[in-house]
Formats: sequence, structure tokens, C-alpha cells
Amino acid sequence: MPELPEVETVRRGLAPVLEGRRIARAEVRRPDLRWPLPEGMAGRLAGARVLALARRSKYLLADLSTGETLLIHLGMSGRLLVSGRMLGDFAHAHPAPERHDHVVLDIEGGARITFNDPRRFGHMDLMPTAAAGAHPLLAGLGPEPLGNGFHEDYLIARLRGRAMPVKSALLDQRLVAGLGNIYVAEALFRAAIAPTRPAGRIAARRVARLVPAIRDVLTEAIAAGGSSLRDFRQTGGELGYFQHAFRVYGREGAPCLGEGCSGTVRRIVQSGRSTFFCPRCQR
DNA sequence: ATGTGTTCCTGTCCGC
DNA sequence: TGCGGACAGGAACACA
Repeated sequence: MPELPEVETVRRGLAPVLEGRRIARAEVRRPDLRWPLPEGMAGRLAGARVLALARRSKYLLADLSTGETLLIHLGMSGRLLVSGRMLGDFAHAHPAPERHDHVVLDIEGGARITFNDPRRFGHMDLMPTAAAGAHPLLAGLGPEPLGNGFHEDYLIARLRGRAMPVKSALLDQRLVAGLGNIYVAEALFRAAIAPTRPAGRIAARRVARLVPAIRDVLTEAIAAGGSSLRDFRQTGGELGYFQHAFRVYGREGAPCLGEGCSGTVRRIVQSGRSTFFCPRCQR
């Protein structure tokens, strides 16, 4: 579910609850998500102070006073919900655990963070902070699309010679980290590039348009608190509202919203995943 | 090295 | 109302 804007929205919701505070207690209610959780995770988290909560791609990274970093990935259906904030240290302030509540963190001061993930494609891990960059899930990631390492020259160079459809290339987290099915579709629409086009067969000046298209759509989505289609919630349970700003995603059969375009949004399947685009204005 | 298909898991929705 | 199949914000992994 969550792509970069949703994870960033979660980070911003959790940061004021977590940063500078200690994890008073951790409860692992299920030993495995996508993979087994790290050995003794509850004990390693208990008593640790959270120094900073960062995001890399679609991962949340909490640096702890113990010298370890907690890595969290939300997979397709993961949620991190905060309860009990400002309500004092009463157990009654927290709702009873629900189905698919897999990990519970009690924060000093009374807040509780609950990780809920029905599909269990999410994941958590612990690693030494000093070696975080070498973690297998992080080591191969491409640049942050909103960072300085992502620019025209980089993208042009990385797409050159690639035969795969540009949509698939942009979903490859080694090329650029944080895009998913929604925002790739929206960015390609904004750049007027057909998702089916071989990545290496796009004129450089058109590839260059992708950079601001990607940056803009992600920035706008973050400002909207992400997109809520089914599962995604902000940390207080609120919906994101960027889904109302989709121009192609989920709009199969609807009129294209391109300036002066009379086309119809189409849905096709690429490597097993839905792609939405306007064949008329995306070339 | 590239590119594609399968797989993990649960929930929801749609057509018959 | 029940049942089967398609589909869902991801991405590692196995294979051509």
C-alpha cells in the first residue's frame, strides 16, 4: 500500500510521539511478518530511547540509544496507529488489541504505537546503527526522488539502453527509491510519457520532464497526507486525501483530465500489475 | 546483466 | 446468500 508519501506521512505522525522518548515496553504478538522478527526484539526495544525517526525510501528507521536501529516496512497493508496520546498513563486509554495487531510499543508518557498488518507483507528488523546502510534491504536502494541525488542527468544515464517498459524501470527501487504503482502512473501522466515505452527509447528532454513530474506528485501527496484507497491511515487513523487528486490511477474508462485531451483512461497489466494511462496524451 | 513471472497473505468486491 | 475468481499502495526470489 504505502509508497513514499504515505510512509513520510506516518513518519511525521510518529516523530513527535517517539523522538526523545523511551520505549517503556514492547510486545510482539506474532513472531513473524514477512520474515521472522529479529531475535528477542521486545527485549531489545524495551528501555531504549528513540534518538531520531528517519525515512529511507519506504522504510522507517528509528535510531535507538542502545546503538541499534529499528527498521520498519509497512508492506501492502501495514498501519502504525497511535493511541492514548495526552490521555495519561491509563491502560483504559488504549483500545483492546484487534486482529492483525502484531507489534505494540508503549512509549513513556502514555502513548501506544500499534503495528497492524492483515496481509503481513510488512517487516521489522534491528541492526547496529553504524551498519544500517549495509543492511541488505537498504544497501541497493537508489537515490531519494526528493533528494539531490535524483536529477536529469542521473535519470537519463540510468534509463539509457534499457529495454524494459519505463513503468517497470521506475518501480525498480534500485533506480529510484520510494515510488510505487500509484505515483509512477501519476508521474508518467504528468510527464506525458506512455508507461509501455522502452525506458531507453525516450528522448532525453522528455526523460528530463519526469524529474519534476515525480518530485511534484510526491510533494503534493505528502502535503495531502498520502493516499487512502483501502488500508492506508495516518497515525491518528485519519484518511489521506491525495486519492482525490489522481489523474489516471483507478480511473479506467473515465475521461482524460489532460488539458484539451478527449482521450479515455485505459487500464493495462504490466508485469502482473495494473497500469493506468491515457493513450492519447501519453506517448 | 536484464527482464519476467511467481510467491507470500488476508480482505473485499463482483458476477453467476 | 453463497461461492469462485480477480484484485489490492510491495518486493524478494527463482528462473530464462
